[in-house]
Amino acid sequence: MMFSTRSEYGVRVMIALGRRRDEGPVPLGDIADSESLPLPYLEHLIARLREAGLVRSTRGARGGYELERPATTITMAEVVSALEGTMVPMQCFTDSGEMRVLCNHEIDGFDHCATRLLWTRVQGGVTRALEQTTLAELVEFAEHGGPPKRQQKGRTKSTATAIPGGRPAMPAA
Amino acid sequence: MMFSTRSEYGVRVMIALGRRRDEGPVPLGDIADSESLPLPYLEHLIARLREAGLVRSTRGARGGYELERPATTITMAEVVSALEGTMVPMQCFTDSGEMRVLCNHEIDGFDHCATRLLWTRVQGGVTRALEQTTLAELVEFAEHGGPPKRQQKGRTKSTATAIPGGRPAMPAA
DNA sequence: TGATATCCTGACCGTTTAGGTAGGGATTAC
DNA sequence: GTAATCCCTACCTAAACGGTCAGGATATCA
Repeated sequence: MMFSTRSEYGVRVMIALGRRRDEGPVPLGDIADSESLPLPYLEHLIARLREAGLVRSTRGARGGYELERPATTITMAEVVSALEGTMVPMQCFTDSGEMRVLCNHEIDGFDHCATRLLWTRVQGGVTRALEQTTLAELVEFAEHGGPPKRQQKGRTKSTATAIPGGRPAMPAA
Repeated sequence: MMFSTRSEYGVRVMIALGRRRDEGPVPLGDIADSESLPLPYLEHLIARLREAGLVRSTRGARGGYELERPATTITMAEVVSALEGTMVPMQCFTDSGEMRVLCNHEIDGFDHCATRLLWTRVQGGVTRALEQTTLAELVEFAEHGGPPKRQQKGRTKSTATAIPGGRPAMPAA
C-alpha cells in the first residue's frame, strides 16, 4: 500500500508555494530547482492542482504560480485527491459514496460484504488524516519545525527529523 | 491511493477459512469456487499468508488450509501486511521505523521534512483501522451482518457500511 | 501399488500505471 | 522582438498487477 510520489512531489510544491506567499507568481522552475525535482514532470502535476482550483497561474514572463486560497483553508485531502485522482482503497468503491459493482458477495446476494466493512474503515482513517492536515500546518512545520497555534515550540531537533534509532513521536491525526 | 485486489482476495480467503473453522483442512479449490476467484492466483496469495504464519497447510489428498490461530487474534494489519508487503505510504519510509534516504529535504539538511509529518499521520490512520479490525469481526459480520460481542444486532447503522439501497441479508447456504 | 487430490514453486505473459522526456505552441513583460 | 513562462500533446521505459501454465512434492485411499 503506497501513495505514489506524485503526491509527495505535489505536496512539496504546495508547501513551497505556501512558503513564498506574498511574492507574487513563483516560476515553477524555481521550485523544481530548490526541490531537485524534474521541471517537466512538475508541470504535469501542477496542472492537476490548477484544475482543482488549488493554485492560480500567471502566464508569460514574470509569470508563475501562487496559491489560489489561504493555506489555512487548503487541506491535504484536496491536494492529494487532486493529484492521485480517486482516493478509494479498493476498486469496488466509488467516489459518490455509493457502491457499484465488483463486490461479488453482494452481487451474488449471499452475504454481507465483510471486506467492505474493512475498507470503509481504512478509507476513513486515511481521509481523516488528510482532512485534518492543512497546508498552513505543513508550511509552518517546514519553516519552524512545529505545529502552528500550538504550544510545543522549542524542540525542533527532536521530532520528525530525528533520524538515529528512535521512532519519532509524531502528533497523530 | 489504493490497495490492490491482492488484499481483497486474501482477506476474503481468510474470512472463508474463518467461516469454516472446525472443519479441518479446507481445500483452496473450494474457496476459489465459492468466491469465484481463480485458483492459481489464490495459490500465490495464500502462500504469503502461510509464510506469515496466518494459515496452516496440510498437503496431499484431503489436505487444505486452516487458520493457524483463533480468528479473534488475527488482525487485518497482519493479513494485509502479509499480502501487500510493505505497508508504508511513501517510499522514504521503511518498515523498521527508521527512515533511510529519499527525503530530499532532510538529506539536504535544509528543512524539516514536512511531508513526512503528513505521511506519518496517514499511515497512522491506516494502521489503526487495520489493527483494530480482527478477522473474527469480519467473519461475524459476513455471517450475521453485525459486529460480534456488541449489542447492535440486526442494525449496523453506526458503522460505515450502511448502504442506501442495501440488499436484504440472506443466510448463507 | 497406483490413482487421485492437494499443496507448492517457478516461469511466463499481457495490460496498466508511474515516472519521466520531448517538442512545440500560447501568452506576457520588457 | 525577444526572452521567460505557462501549457498541451505525445511518447517512452520500467515496474507492478492480475493471471496462467507446467510440473513437482506429498498425502490419502482403494
